[in-house]
Amino acid sequence: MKETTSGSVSNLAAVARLAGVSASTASKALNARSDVNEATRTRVESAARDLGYVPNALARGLMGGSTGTVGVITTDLEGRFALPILMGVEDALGIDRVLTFLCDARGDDARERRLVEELVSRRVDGIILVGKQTDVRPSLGRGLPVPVVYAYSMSDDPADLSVSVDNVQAGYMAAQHLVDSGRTKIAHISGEAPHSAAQRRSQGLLNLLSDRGLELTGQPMFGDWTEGWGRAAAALLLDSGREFDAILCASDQLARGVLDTLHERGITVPTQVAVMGIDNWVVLAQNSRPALTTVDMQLQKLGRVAARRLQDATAGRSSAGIEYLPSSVVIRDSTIPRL
Amino acid sequence: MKETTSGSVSNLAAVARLAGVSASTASKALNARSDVNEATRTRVESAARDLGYVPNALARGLMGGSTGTVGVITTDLEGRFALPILMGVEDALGIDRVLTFLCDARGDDARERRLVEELVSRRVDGIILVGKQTDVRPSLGRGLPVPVVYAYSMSDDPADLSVSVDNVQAGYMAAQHLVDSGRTKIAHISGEAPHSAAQRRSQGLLNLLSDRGLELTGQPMFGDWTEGWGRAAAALLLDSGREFDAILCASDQLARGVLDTLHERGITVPTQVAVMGIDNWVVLAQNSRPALTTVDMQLQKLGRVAARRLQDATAGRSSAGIEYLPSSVVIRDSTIPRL
DNA sequence: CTGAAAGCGCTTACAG
DNA sequence: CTGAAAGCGCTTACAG
Repeated sequence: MKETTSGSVSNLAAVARLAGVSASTASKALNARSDVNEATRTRVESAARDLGYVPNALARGLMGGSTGTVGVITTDLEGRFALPILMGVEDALGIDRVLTFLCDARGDDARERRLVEELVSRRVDGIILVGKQTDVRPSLGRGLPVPVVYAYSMSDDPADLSVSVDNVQAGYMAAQHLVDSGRTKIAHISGEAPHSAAQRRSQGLLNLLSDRGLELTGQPMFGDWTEGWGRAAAALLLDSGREFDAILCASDQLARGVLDTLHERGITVPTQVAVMGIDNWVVLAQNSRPALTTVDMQLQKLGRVAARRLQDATAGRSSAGIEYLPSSVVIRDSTIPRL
Repeated sequence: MKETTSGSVSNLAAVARLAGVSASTASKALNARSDVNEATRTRVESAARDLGYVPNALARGLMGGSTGTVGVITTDLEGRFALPILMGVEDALGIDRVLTFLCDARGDDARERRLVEELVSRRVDGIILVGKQTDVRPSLGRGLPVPVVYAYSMSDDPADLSVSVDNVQAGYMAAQHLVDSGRTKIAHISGEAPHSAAQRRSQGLLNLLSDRGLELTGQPMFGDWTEGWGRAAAALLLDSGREFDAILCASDQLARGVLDTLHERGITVPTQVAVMGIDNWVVLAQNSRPALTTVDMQLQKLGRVAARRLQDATAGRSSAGIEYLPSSVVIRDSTIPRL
């Protein structure tokens, strides 16, 4: 009896009829609003149950107020950044109250604009824009009828609110871990130089070294974000004859490649050389040999914070500017010898 | 002038007023319905533009008919299966007409039920349930007021429609590729034995071998779905002293581990031993040394088909049972020597 | 070709 | 404590 028999769902009027009350009373009873006789409430509730009544959220949303939906637009569903962020968003919103429209703009600006319009037409309570890189992106503009929060990528309009990760701090903390565990001759292999993630992670490393009165071994080696470049760069580094006792890689993929080359050349990690990544891409970091010490960028937390900022904005407490979230070091076996 | 000045969005009434027509006429003009004077239409359209009018999809949805939304419930956002499927769904639905609610049940049945109810309350046109394994799962039941399609996992109720991948065929085709390229002594390393993916992929391999009058080298080696087991299993295999000229791995992760061990033992791939994976997890398969030949499970296509079946059901052309999609071999360098 | 009216399913003052 | 009425923003017969 708890299930609708078939194709369609009953409405409040039917519930009210079965309970022998008016629609208004049924509504109040079901929503625990104002004073309703206890017996009446019970009668309405059981009528609702018997009919398998599920309130129509469209009608509710039409009245104004919240619709209990938010839109997440991503440029990069394929990438591995969007997903943890999305999970964080769901965490914060509480899945049983707010549902998330996930839309992939696929890097197409026109499509992005259409998606925004589609979301507005469905009267979402807000939009979270998840970029694929930690770079600045064009603002969606100020005229939008719903609050927008930029996550990962940052808006170029300081009047917008962006939440992103702190790549400088990530590089800094990584280097700190290496230096604190006794390394002094650190080499650095990175990804594509134009990416702000590459630049800022390097910057963090250099900052720490300078704070400790140390110097980078050689120059930062920029290439692309692949295992292949990690392998090649490590080989170049070894062939340069420079001495080093640690390599900080700007990503876990790079670190995997580096580990391969070191292994092949018979260099022991971490005893002879410590290797560290950034990203904490678990499937890569955990399964490498040795398991990779890395920096977790806290993307799920980023998603949670972005969602909370959206709720703040909806509640009228809106802020602006860029909020950077701290990352944290995850120590595995590639930097510190096991006892 | 094209943007709303601020917080809210104007409605049809405002557009009609500005254009000097009635709401009904404005509606018809905007929706290209029935006969509307060309001049009137133009006037309404430009009024809409000037006001930054975006139709309220909630009001539209209230009228009955489609709401232009579907729900995708996944058990496994973290895993790498849900994402390509989701992209396929978006492909098929055409993002500018239909928006997708993405919900992660996080493996919790109660949460899944609540999500279904939330989706029904928003009057989605249909629900796609994406499981995390290619195993049978409990049906959501028959009483639902919207069509449901099961993707990847299959419903235990034959009255439901499920779309999944053909693991037997995947194993068969993988083995076929190996045998056709001259291998005759094939060993097999797999994941968790209870998973139907492990069982069925093995079955496909055995079917092909039997068709060709060949026998498996040793027994299938089941373990877990990790690089670590791939490395260990390869070592066990080598230490067994059995002769083999190919290893079919039931996943790309396993294959990565196998490649590591072979490399370490100085065995050349593919010259001495061919290694093949299944999944075509590109970031792993493409960056291994040598690049990994594997089987693409066509998950994005699976998403497209699931979405189309949902549309069929909405249109009254519903089907039932399990539909298996074929996979296809992706040849890279780990099975065939480069010229 | 255009518009007044009714209605989709709900909620919210407002009377009683 | 309960109900009749109005209204959210649209669309769709139905008159004109």
